[in-house]
Amino acid sequence: MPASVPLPPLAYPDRDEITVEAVLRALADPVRLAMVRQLANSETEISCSGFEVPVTKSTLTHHLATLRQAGVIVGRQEGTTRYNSLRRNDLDVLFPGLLDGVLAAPR
Amino acid sequence: MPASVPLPPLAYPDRDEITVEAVLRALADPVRLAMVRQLANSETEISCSGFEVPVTKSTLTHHLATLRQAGVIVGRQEGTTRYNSLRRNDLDVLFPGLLDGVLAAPR
DNA sequence: CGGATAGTTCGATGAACGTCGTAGTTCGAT
DNA sequence: ATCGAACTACGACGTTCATCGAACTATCCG
Repeated sequence: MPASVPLPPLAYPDRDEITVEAVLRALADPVRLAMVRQLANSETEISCSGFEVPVTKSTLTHHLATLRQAGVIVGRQEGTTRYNSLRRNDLDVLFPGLLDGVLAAPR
Repeated sequence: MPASVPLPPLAYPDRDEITVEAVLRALADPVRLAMVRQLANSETEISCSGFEVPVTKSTLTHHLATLRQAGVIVGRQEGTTRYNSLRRNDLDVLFPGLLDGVLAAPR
């Protein structure tokens, strides 16, 4: 039996691996867009169960993975909880104005 | 036989009907993103057959319809040709920075 | 240890999407 | 009136995607 790993490390793309297309795809879903908005409007990080979205836990995990792989969010592990936050700086450097433009959307 | 209409009027959303989600969905496709980039980098408008994308004509029409319905482009009819251009001003007003951020993307 | 909590993984399913070919329409030119 | 060019509309096909429930792992607390 292999030595158990303290939870899968969870790979994040480097800044220069982030593509605008993946980011756009990630943002182009109502649930994920709501999650990004909640992250942007929150003073603190948000845990998986802290998002207010009308989907089950497994679906939520899927959306988090999509955002993570696209380079939109990062997660900080703490015990069984993973605290998520926006990669604001990386996104602003790569696509200046994109995130702010999306968040400024009236609808 | 019904009186022939000078080509279907082709409905475009008003500015206040444009949603950020539809715009993001429209931009989140490699072919459509290439089309938007070509429009942004072109001095002139681009006709349907003027786009350099690796798809057939019918697929191209489909992508143009998607961009049109999302409010990303407008078309000016002239004879059998429709000249397309970006709705830069509308998008900038609604989502300031979004389009520029996308176009600034290194990849 | 046992139980509770936080997330993940694994099919399965149904909807949406990109793609194409063909056929059809409008318009300009011959 | 006929032809070709520019584009649209329709139907089909395969893929991707969002969603769920159930089973599983990891961590923390009595």
